[in-house]
Amino acid sequence: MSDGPEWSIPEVALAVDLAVLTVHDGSLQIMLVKRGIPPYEGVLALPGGFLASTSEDLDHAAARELSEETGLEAKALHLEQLRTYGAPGRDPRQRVITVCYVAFSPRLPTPTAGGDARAAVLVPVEKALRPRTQIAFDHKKIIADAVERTRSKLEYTTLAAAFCAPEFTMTDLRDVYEIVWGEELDPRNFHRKIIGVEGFLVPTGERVSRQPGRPAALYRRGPATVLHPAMLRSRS
Amino acid sequence: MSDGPEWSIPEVALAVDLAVLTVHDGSLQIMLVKRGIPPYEGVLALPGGFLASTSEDLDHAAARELSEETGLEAKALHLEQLRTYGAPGRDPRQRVITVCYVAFSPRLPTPTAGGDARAAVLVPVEKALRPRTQIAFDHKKIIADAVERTRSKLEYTTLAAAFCAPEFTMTDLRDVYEIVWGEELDPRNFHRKIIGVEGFLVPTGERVSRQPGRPAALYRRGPATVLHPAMLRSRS
DNA sequence: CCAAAAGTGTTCACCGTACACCCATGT
DNA sequence: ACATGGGTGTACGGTGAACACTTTTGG
Repeated sequence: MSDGPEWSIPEVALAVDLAVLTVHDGSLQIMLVKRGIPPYEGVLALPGGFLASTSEDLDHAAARELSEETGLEAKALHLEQLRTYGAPGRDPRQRVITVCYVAFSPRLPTPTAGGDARAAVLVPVEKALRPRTQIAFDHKKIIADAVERTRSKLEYTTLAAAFCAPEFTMTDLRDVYEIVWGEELDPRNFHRKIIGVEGFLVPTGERVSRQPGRPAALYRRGPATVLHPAMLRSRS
Repeated sequence: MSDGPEWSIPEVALAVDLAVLTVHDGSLQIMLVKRGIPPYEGVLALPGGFLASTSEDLDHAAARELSEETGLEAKALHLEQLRTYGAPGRDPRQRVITVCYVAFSPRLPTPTAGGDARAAVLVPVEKALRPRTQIAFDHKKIIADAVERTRSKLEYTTLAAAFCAPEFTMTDLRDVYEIVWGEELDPRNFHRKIIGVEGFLVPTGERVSRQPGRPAALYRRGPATVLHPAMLRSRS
């Protein structure tokens, strides 16, 4: 930390952006808002905003923006820092440094327009990342980073359960893996592997029949956060 | 990104701090500087400093501080973003947000005091992290994060070679693993495993005799950056 | 009865571990 | 000669992949 004289320290605007991900309709989706003012008016962007005051904590700012712009409660979600983006010129108005967070959510309730009345929409990440899709600022790169972080965390943590409702079946959980990874998994080996991870799942003792076929057992999230051994994607 | 009126945006001071790690004298060491002015005058802290201007890129600021405070050339080193620390009150003078970077270096040349004449020293991380050791600001937490990142990256990347001289033996490389992980590895299985990772090592064809015993082959870093399959620490 | 999904058992190939053993040097 | 570290061969146990097979429902 520098000891330079304080009068020479340039001050910059600090923002917090959110990549809120959910699994919905067979695809990994991200919550975006349509910008109401220039620059990038009418273009999709990550929800986020500037620090509310000089004394607001970063994590608190992220939780506040999450609740303001999506109506979701931060304490119910995983919310973790992703990375900080600060290339000069990434915001045409002024120098803006953005600390980005990722959040993982089960069924997002139909997003309500936030306090500033902008529309929040869910967009499949595959669509958001297409070259033809226009995304404001450098947010497409941020989305790509968030998606890669998510794919990677499925391998060695119990994150997948965060995408499921409070009670879920083994197939619900497998669907999360298959959708996020875009890869099919053997249901039988998957079952055995997950059951073998102590503390990942807690059986409720109940069963559900949602299709023809034998009813599936219901589980709740267990206390485990890491996967031992890891659940690896196929090398491709 | 918020569309709030710009006159309401609080500005904060933005700093860049560096966790420069190296393996030396049988331990993982970190470069620290003794602060010359309050707060924490005379206390060890991470090298770093404020953004030089409102238009300076974050990565550039990190590279500049690295060269200014340690004399190391950034282009020769891995330099990657670790995390951003922004708790209010972490700097008693004013609100400071710090974007932290980690760098990995082979033999650090005896660190020369930087432009502002503060002394740079190498400290074993084990010593820096001891409860009794005083470290400025929240830098002890940052050091702990940097060390954990390093330990973890050894598992699935070829990072270990970054701690070695341009030409090194298999034992040099194994020493890095053993020192960073604090764990003994079987030399024979280690050898086979590393050799099996395509692109990790390039044999120079030369041999060195540094102790009694059969001379060891010399290698250079290869183009590979990821380890397939991973080199896992023993579960403990 | 049949299709379909849940879940179990079994086989096989591969990989990490442990370790016996040989190689090549300094002293 | 002998200690020491470099490097190869090999046997064993565990884990993942593939898949046959049983169980239990809806239609």
